[in-house]
This record gives sequence, structure tokens and C-alpha cells, in this order.
Amino acid sequence: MDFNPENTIPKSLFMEYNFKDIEVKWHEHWKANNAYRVSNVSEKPKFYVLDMFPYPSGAGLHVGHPLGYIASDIYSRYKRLKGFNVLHPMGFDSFGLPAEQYAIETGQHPATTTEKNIETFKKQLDKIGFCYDWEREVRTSNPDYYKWTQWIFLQLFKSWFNPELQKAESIDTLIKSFETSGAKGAGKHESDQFTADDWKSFSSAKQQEILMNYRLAFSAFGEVNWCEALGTVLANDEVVNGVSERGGHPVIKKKMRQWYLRITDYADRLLNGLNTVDFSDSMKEMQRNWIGKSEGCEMEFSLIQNSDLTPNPSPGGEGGKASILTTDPETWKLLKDFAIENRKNKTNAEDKLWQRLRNNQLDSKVRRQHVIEDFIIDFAFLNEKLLIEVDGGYHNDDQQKIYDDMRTHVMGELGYEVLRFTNEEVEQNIEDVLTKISFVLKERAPLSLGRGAGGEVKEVKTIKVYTTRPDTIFGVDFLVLAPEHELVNKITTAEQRKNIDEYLTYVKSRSDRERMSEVKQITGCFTGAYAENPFNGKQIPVWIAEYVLAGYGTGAIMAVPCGDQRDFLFAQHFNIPITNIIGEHFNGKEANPTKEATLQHSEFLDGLLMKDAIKVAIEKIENARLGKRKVNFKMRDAGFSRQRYWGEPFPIKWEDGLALAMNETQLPLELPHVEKYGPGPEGEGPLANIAEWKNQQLETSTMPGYAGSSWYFLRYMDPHNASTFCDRKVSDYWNQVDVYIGGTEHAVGHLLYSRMWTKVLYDLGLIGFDEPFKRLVNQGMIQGSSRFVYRIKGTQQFVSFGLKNQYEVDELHADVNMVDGVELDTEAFKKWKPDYANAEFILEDGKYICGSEVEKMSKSKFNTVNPDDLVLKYGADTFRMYEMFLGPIEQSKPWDTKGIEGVHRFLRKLWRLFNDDLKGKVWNDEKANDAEFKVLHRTIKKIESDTEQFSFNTAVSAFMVCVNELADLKCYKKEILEKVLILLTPYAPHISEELWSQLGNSGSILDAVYPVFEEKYLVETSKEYPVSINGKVRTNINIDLSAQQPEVEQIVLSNDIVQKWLEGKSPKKIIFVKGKMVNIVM
RNA sequence: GCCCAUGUGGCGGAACUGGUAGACGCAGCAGACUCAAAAUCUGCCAUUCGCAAGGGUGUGAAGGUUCGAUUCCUUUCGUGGGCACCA
Repeated sequence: MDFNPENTIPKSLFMEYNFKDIEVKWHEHWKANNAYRVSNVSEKPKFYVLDMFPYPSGAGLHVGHPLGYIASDIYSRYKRLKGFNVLHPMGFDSFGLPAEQYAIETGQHPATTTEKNIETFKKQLDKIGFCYDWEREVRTSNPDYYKWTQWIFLQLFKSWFNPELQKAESIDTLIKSFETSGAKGAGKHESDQFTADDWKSFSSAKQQEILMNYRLAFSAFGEVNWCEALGTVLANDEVVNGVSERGGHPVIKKKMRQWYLRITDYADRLLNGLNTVDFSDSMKEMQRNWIGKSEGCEMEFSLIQNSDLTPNPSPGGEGGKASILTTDPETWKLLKDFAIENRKNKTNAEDKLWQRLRNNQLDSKVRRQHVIEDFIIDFAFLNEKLLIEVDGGYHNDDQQKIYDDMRTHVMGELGYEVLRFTNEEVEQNIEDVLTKISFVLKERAPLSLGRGAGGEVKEVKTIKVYTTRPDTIFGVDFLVLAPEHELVNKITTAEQRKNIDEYLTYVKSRSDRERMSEVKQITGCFTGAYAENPFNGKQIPVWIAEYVLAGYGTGAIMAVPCGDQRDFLFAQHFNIPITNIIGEHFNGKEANPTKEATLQHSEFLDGLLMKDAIKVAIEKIENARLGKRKVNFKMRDAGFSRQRYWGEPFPIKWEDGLALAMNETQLPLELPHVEKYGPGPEGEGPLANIAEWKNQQLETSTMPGYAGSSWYFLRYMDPHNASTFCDRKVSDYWNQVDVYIGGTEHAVGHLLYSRMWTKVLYDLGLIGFDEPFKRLVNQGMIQGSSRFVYRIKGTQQFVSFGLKNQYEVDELHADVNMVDGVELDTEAFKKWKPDYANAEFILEDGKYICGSEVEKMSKSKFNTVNPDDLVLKYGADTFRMYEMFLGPIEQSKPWDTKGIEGVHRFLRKLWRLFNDDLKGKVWNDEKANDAEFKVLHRTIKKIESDTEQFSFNTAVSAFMVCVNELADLKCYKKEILEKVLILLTPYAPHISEELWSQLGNSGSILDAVYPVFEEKYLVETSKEYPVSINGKVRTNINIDLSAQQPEVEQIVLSNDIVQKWLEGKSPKKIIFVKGKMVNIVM
């Protein structure tokens, strides 16, 4: 073998692009020099770039996570080079369900696992080279942080929304107003009817109860989405098609005391604020949809009185009851005797409750020991059909339980609701009991049912509907009430009673899941009652149907079959005659919801265009005092309680059924240690299992995930402040988040809540801006590209994709990492799982071809790719640039590792402009020429505008073009190259810093001066004009740029190719766009 | 059903306010260097007719506006996302 000294020298150690050493070296250097520390004091203008902080899950990062982080990192570094003081922090949304689920399964404390996960995340993030100032890290589960979450909650609790000023203010202003003018005046609820003197005479409890109806954070009994399997209450957006988003468990409605945020008060401002921020159209649209503003009017229809209408029917009869007897007659007798025995011995609790209920104390007449059917009821509110039962804690007694259930069932059949309390509840917590009773009473009180001094029943006279189309008033063919509507029982005629009861039973039997997932089915029932069209006296039948929702508008609609498809189908199904008020616009086969038709058969609206008639109709309705203009929102107040452990405790104590705010100096109220993470009694959270907590009467639910994330962007500004959540001076400096980057999945949750919190804090004068995020950039999701193999049922034979239809097969996921394109590595597959060791393959063309599908990236689908592996193999700079090169940032796309080589090659090519593998240093100090300057400045221009617009994929390609051109020009000149490095720093910081220092620069490239684009280097004197004939390009002709039309015409027409195409004819017209093109029209 | 996106080579994608469609990269093909491989470099690469020169066709489909349309308008189909009986 020849001795060749060059072969024996390990050149690569110092000549080749050795990304591993370079990246480690500069990480350490930047860390040691605190290169990413950000100060709140600076001469420079500020810029705030924010990522949606991650929930630190146990699975670690996959290639999808860093996409947004890389984009924001590039933008931050770019802004820093442009001379801004850039805040670009990172933290962790570390409270949440998964950690708690994991704790239930393994017994490990969520704090421990969360801490561990965060360390993993940080390690992974640091490898990619992000410029976070870790000294500003926030963790929502840290007491120093959630102290202020609790504090802000107290501000919400202590505030109300003054609709006159459209802003939040201290609840004290409301109290003052009650003291001086009672319930009269702007912003007071209609239901509150009292004078200033009344107010002063109210007990403190009653006052607090009223105030609770105004607080921005308030407590109420409400129907919540209860998930038995998870043992918790879920937000609407955590429920998908009637099952939980996590785990897909069934979700039912349940009444519980809950905390809420009165976000509906902010509906209008949340809507209008969208016009002042730079979010994508689709994002704004999603929020608008969620808020769901609709303008229309409420109006009343009088009921036609006739002898059939029995306001308070009592159907009775044995028939209904027998069917639900679940025990045999013998047991039934025993139970009954046993129960009656018990009832005879009146308890203290019953007496205590009686003292608080009697004499209309809850504004409603109550009877005690009332007999209904075969039962003796402790307390009965007959008007509201609400029954109260008090018993000694027999809940665990099986027999008693069966008996109770049966009673509830029977009473339910008769239209009664039964509330049950234990003796202990009544004796120890009577206020809570009363609150609950009065809540349900209010809910069950008939709307138009006057309650006189003696509690006498007045007859039901009207039904109030909500409509956005009052112009169609003469097309109303029937009214529909929601089945839950309180008037249903009052207006149903004796004749229809049986049918209605059957229908109500049917509705109750259907779970939410059925109601939501089922294909549209037309169901309903006639009540027997008729209403009257106030304008023409027409008799209108009143129906009930599932398709009308109790929770929206008034829970009743006027149905116009010719204009609304649901009404149309309903009318068709039940053979209700349809009135046509739009002539030929209605074809009798489907409804036409147009607003453009001219009205007919509509008396005072005849001849008007529908869209114009809306205003006219509303005016008429208002003048006739039949109703009024009304705006409705789909959005509901946000449920703010979770029956969970791993969240912020509420700084609230319950005393005699009243919620009391803890003193702010006592914050944080720290999460206590628990032994078990399972739910507490009665669906309460795990905190209810702790005696010490319970004894202090502390709230046992915790705050939801979005509590901490609703204000974290403020804490980053002033993360260590112990005396306030964020100093006003500091928040005035950093102000709004200039660019916020994250996924669309938070469009309606997190983004609405944080916008609301910001508005409240602004109203209270705690910060100086009322929209948190000036500009929002949505990164698309990186999807996984899954691969499938097809196993013939019951065998170990796997058939290739193209042949699978010939067999009966199971589709199984195969790990994407052992498939090349779609060709399976069969040997790797056999080794993958023991089950597959004996796999046989049926090939096509000698290959096993996999099926493929784009799905969410997830471990269970074997389609994840770990960024760590790619950083190890290609380096962080390559990884960063490749993720950006994949395509537009906001577009979703499946991950494909294949192209990463190309980006890596580009960086090596860049490296070779500075260093040759063999010769070492090749860069020089020579002066650059025009061609080189032209390349440089074209690149500056392109990179600058692409970076500003978050068009990072085209920026990466511009870098490639630049390096290709410089290599072609053999340009190794420092004068050019160092400018290119500065442009590249945001994208590939490590290699840029290394080469920057090799060029002999002192100081970090992080603070270099961004090159300034100069037009003069790009100025051209002539251009290759494309010349087309009749729009088709036939040739290119080089023409001086200063040339004017006549001159150009002459040059073009004298061209041989043009002459050939003209075929001797003379052109009709010659179009010349200076600097663009020439088109000859023949 | 309604709303919002989106549709361009074998693949990811580019194309400024309408002005040379396919930049850049991947994959592929051919060649150089090498004993060989890797690395690197050079060329080709929408489709079709043609030896070539050159021509036809092409941005989901069909129309329209225009001297000129991937870009604007109308209709329609496919894909992705959101809302989902909201009166």
C-alpha cells in the first residue's frame, strides 16, 4: 500500500462541517454568557413573541411540537438583529388531567411526574437551540404562580359587569346602587324587584345571594357535563358528540354547585375586539360562531282559552305506576309499611326546614306531609311541582334506596321533581339546602305565572317566542315548545295529556349522545292548546318537539314551514297545513329561507321585500307591546369548576351556604397533600376526602386547565414579582403580545378566555390594553403518515396492499420507521414484535407494499418521529431549517423525513464556501464585484420580506439559491459571506456563530447589525422581455429598460421569430408593460 | 346541513398588486472522480408529437371577464378543519 500522508490525517476534525462539536460548543458559550437574558429596561423598542406553552406530557416531544417554536424562535432572533428588545419566553401549562390520571393509575404524585416531564421537555427543547430566557420560565402548577391565578379569580369574584358602561367594576358600586336606588336602574336584572329600603332590610345572606347573580366569577347550581368514568365535570369543548374528548366515555347532564365565569357579559366586546386584531379569517370566524350573536325579537302569542284547557291537570290512575314497579308486590308492601313508619316520627331536621319554608319565605306556597297518590310527601310546592324529602342518612340502605328511587320515578311520571336531603344536611347546612331549593323553584316557576300574595294560580295567557325573522309572522302555522319548557304541563289539554306524557317519557329516555349523534329524526307531540296570531287572529296549534332547545332564546319558537327547513319537515311529517307567504319562491317541496322574496298574504307587510319587512315588523310588534327587539348569544357562561385534584384550589370558604372570599394576604392557598386521587363523595373532587380541608369549609373543586393559561403571558413580563401579578409599569412596557404562535385547537377555548381575562384586568385598571394578542399565527399540524399491513384473518400471512381485496384481512399498523416509502422491510417487521416472528408474506412484484394513511401523530399509531434522533443525526440547524422547508407554516402536512438530506447538503455547501475539506480555510478578504453584490442584496431583500411574512419555506429556498450562486461564482469573500451569515443566524444559529467567529469577528453574531438592502445593486439596464403573440410566448428579446412603446414596437416587429409568426399580417395592437412583457395581438 | 380553508409534476412545494407556470428540495435517470463505496461535481427530469429544429396540451372540472387567468367572477366536484337542530 502506498504511503499517502494526506490519507492518514483525520482532516475532518477541523475541516469538515462537524455540527455535533459546533452545536455543543455554542450552547455552552451562550449559556455561560447569558446570551438570551432579557431585561425590562432598555433603550430599544420592545417586541414580544409568544408561543402557546405546552402541557408537559409524559410522551415527550415529537416532530410536530417544535414547528411553531422554531418559527417563533426565528422571528425573535430576526427581531433582535433588527434592533428590538425581544421577549421570547417559554413555560409550562403544568396543571391538568393526564398527570392526575397517571397518579390514579400509579400512585405517583402529579407534582413529581410533572417535574420529570418538564425536565425532559426542556432538555429536548434546548437541543434544538431555542433562545428562551429560562430565568423567566413559568409553571402554572407552581404556588408562586397560582397564587396570582387565585388572586385574579378573587378580582373576578369581587367585580360585576356594568352594562351601561360596558365594563367591569368593583361589586361595591353595585352595592351602593342597591343602597340608593334598589333594583331600579341600568344593569339590574328584571327578576330583581326591590327598593333601597328592601335591600337594607334583607338579611346579609339574601344580599349575598342577589350579588352572586352579578359577580363575574359566580357560583350556581347548573347542569354540567358529568363524566362518570373520569369522575369529573367537563367543559363543552371537552365533550365531543356526547362523549368525553379524552377516553370517549359517556357524558350525562347533572345538577351540581359550580363556579362560572360570566363571559357572556363580554360577548359583544369579544366580538368587536376581533376587528382590532390580526388573526386569520378562519380563526375569527370560529370565535364569531362560538359567540353566536343573533339579532331578532321576542314576542308573545296569546293562548286561546277554551274549556279543554285545564291549567293544573292531575291525571292520576293506576296505569302509569304499575309499569315501573320493579319489585314484586310482597316486597312492595313491606317497603311501604316500613317507610310509612319512618315518616311518622318527625325529625328535628324536618321541623327546622319547615320553619324556613313556611309562609312563602321562598316566594312560593308549600305544604307539608302532603299526600300524592299513595305517598306522603314531606314538603310539596304544588305550583312548581317540586317535592322535598328529608330523611335520616339511609342512603346506603339498599331497601330504602330502592324505595326512594321508586318514589322519585313515580313522581317523575306525574311531572314532579323530587329533591332529597339528609337530616345532617338540613341541620348543619340549611342555607345550602335553601339555596338549592330556591334555585330549583325558580327554574320550575311558570314564566308568565303571576305569583300573588296568596300564591294563587293565575291562568297561563301567553307564550313568548324568539325569532330572527319577524317578517314571516303571517307564515306562522304552529308554535313549538321545547319538551323541557315550563308551560308544557300547564297548557296540555286533558285529551292530549296521555300523548304528551308518553312523549316526555320518550324524550327523557334519550341520552344526550343519542340526541346528538342520531340522524335527524322528526318527533313531536301536539299539546291540544291553540295560540292566536296577534295580527290576524289565526288559530295556531301549539306543539312540543325535541328540535327546539330549552336553553336558547325563550325555549319556544314560531314555526314558519315555508321559510325554515326544520319547520317544513315537521309540518310535512305531522300534516300541518302550510301557509305560503312568498309566492313562487316556495315550491312546496322544501323551505326557502330567502330574505329577498316579496311578501304576500301578509297584510301590512304585503309587497315588501322580506329583508326590509324585518324592521317594519319589529316596530309594529314593539308599538303593539307584543314584544321587543332582542339579541341572543349561543355562548354560555364558562364552567369554572373541576372535581379534580391537580388544579388551582379556589380561595373560597363556605359558611352557611355563602361563598366568602379568602383574604388576599393568605394566598396562595396551597394544594394539600392527598393519599388518594379518586373522587370524593357525591362527585366532589379528591379534596373532599381531606378532613382538614373539609373542616375549614374550603371549596373542594379546583380550577380548570384554562385558568392558569388565561394570563401567563403577563407573568412572563415580571415572573419573580412577589407583590403583584405583574407590575403595571412592566406591563405598560411590554404591552400586547406582538406575535402569538400556536395551533388552531385553542381557537374557542383558551383564546376566548384569555381575551376575557385581559378585558377584565383592563377594566379594573390593572393593565393598559384590552386585547392580549395583536397578531396570531397558526401553525398547521404535522400529521403522522401511518403504514398498514394486511393480515389474512386467522393466519400469520400478510398480503401486500394491491392484493388485499382478494382476501378477508385485518388492517394493522406497522411502524413507519421500518418502511421505505411504502415498501416494507419484512425482516425488520418479523423482529418488531414476537407475534410477527413467523410472519409470511404474499408479495406483489417481489415487494411487500404497505397501505398508507395520514393520521394524527401518535405513539399508538406507530407513526411518530422523535426530533432527538434527527438532531443527533443531522444537527439542530439542519433540523430547524428542514421543518421550515416542509411548506407554509400554517398548513397541515404529513411528516416525511426523506427530504432532510437536501437541507443538510445545503449547510455543508455553505460550509465549503469558508473551508475546504483538504485545504482548510478558503475564505478571503478580497473586494466583492457587482455580480456578487447583486446576489447578496437580492438575498437580503428576499429573506427580510419572507421572514416578516412568516414565509419560512421560501426563505430557506432563497438561502439555497444564494449559496448555489455564490458557489458558481466561486465567491469566498468575507465581505459577502459575513452578511449572509447574519441573514442566516435566525434560521441556523449554531453554524452561523461558528463561521462568524472563524471570520475573526469578536462578539456574538446574535447582536450583529442586520444588513441593509440597497436597491442600487439590483438596478438593471436591460431586460429579456418575453414576447408573446396572442398571449403565447414565442421568444425573448433583450431590450433596454428605458425604452418606450414606439421604440419597443420597432424592435419587436423587426425580430425574425416575430415576423415568422406574423405571417406577413400586421398586428392589431401591441401591448407593452414596462419591465414585464410584450404581447402582440393579431 | 351551515361556515372557513384548500386543490399545481412521481413527492413536499414556488409564482410580487393578473404578465415567461413548475423556483428550491426530495426521488429518479445518465455521466465525471474512485480499485470500489461514501462524499462531491456535471447534465436530464409536466405531458405528448418529432431524429432535431420546433409544435400541441396542461394549475380538480365546466363556463365567463381580459390583449393575457394558477391568480378575478359564476357553477360544480374532491379534500381538510370548525359548528352542528341556535329559530
